[in-house]
Amino acid sequence: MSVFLDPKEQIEIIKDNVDDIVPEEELLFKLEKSFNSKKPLNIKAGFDPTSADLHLGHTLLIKKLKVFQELGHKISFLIGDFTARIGDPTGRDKTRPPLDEDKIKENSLTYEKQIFKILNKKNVDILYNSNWFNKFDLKEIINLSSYGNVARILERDDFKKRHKSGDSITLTEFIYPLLQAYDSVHIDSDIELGGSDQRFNILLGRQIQKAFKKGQQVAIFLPILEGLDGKLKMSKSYNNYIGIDENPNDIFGKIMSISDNLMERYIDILYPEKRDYFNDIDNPLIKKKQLACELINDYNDESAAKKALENFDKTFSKKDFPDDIKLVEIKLLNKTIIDLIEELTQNSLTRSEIKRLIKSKSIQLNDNRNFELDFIPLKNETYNIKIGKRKFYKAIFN
RNA sequence: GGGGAUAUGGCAGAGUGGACAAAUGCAUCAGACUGUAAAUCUGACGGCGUAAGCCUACGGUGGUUCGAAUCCAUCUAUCCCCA
Repeated sequence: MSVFLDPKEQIEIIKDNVDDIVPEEELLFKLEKSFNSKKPLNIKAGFDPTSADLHLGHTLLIKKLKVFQELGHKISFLIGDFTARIGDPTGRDKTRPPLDEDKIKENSLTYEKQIFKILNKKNVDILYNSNWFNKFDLKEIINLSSYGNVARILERDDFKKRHKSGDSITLTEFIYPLLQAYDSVHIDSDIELGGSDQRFNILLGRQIQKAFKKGQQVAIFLPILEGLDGKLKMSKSYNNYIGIDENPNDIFGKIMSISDNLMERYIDILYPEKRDYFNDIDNPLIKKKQLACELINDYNDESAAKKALENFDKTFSKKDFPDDIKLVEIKLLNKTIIDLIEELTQNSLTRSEIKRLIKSKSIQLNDNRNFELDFIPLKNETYNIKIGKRKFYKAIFN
């Protein structure tokens, strides 16, 4: 595919929703050069396959890659399967536990599969850095290390804190940024994309490229997406994420549960191209539903969003009982209502919790929530049972 | 190698012999309300028991005491200072 858009126009598109471009004039220069020579730029983005699922935070980066792809450039999607064994120390207050190789392999494959839910397959190279680092010998390592500067690394806030408090910092963690930087040398990237927290690592890439007498990449920093709590960075370890492979009903629910403020932030950052469309929606409820649908649409087939919306309206707005609940049979014997519910929920609640829920009228048996602890359900009667607002069961006692 | 400090519920953080299943905040769950699983307000928030109550729990172990999260001993872990 040839590059056809004017570099100045390209840069406008690229700049949207970007925290920083370093150095910006070099970006224009590169775009012009590529425009004149009809040679696409090589865009690098690296991922550590440390967990299996991509979440919305990752999609920011992938969506930006897509922008480049649509502008006709080449994407080098780098999976850091070698470097994952060390773990990126960025923002960490501890050495990461090393991952085992099977897990890394497995995660890498899931990544490959998931990114093409967003990216087109054309013009994308998937690269594994074990391909070159496995062959590295000591001489090369020492040579590469000579470009690393401990004093500079220690200036970084994350390392500074750990150093000051006497925590351990392993040598491999020092080397990590160098390896990431060397990736850029190896693949000869023109641009590297990453979150703002990647500043040090990506800029080091520029230096190392220079040291190896290569062209220097331009660093493009993207904002960090907040998680569902609206405060911390979206991350699996904070359990505040929406995975792109998640069940549409869950995605829908999670979006509905975010605050209205966060919704605006998500729209702004995840759907810059649809800002006008969203701005025209006055009612925040409708807006939020629309956002949920968009998200589900991105990663599922057409009907999924509609189904999730219907499910939400039915269960939460109209408070109807969902109709796809499986009927369970439970023997009455001499059990108390607590026993029965314990069995029904398969011990996911403690008996004390069940008791509390009953006392606070949070368990509903066929519209009846005013029953006492000595209540016994009727024999051979089918009950729709709702526990709290999200748990639904259908049971027949006999 | 020497000296000092700390260890409490999912997290943060009070409590220094009985009133402590342990303040408070966050998170969580539920109820009301609504525009939603937003916001706001209210309540719950170790386990077992319908309940009285019982059991387990303040880093581990062992003691002192009628009684210990709280005192003593010892072990472990973490942090700070000096070398």
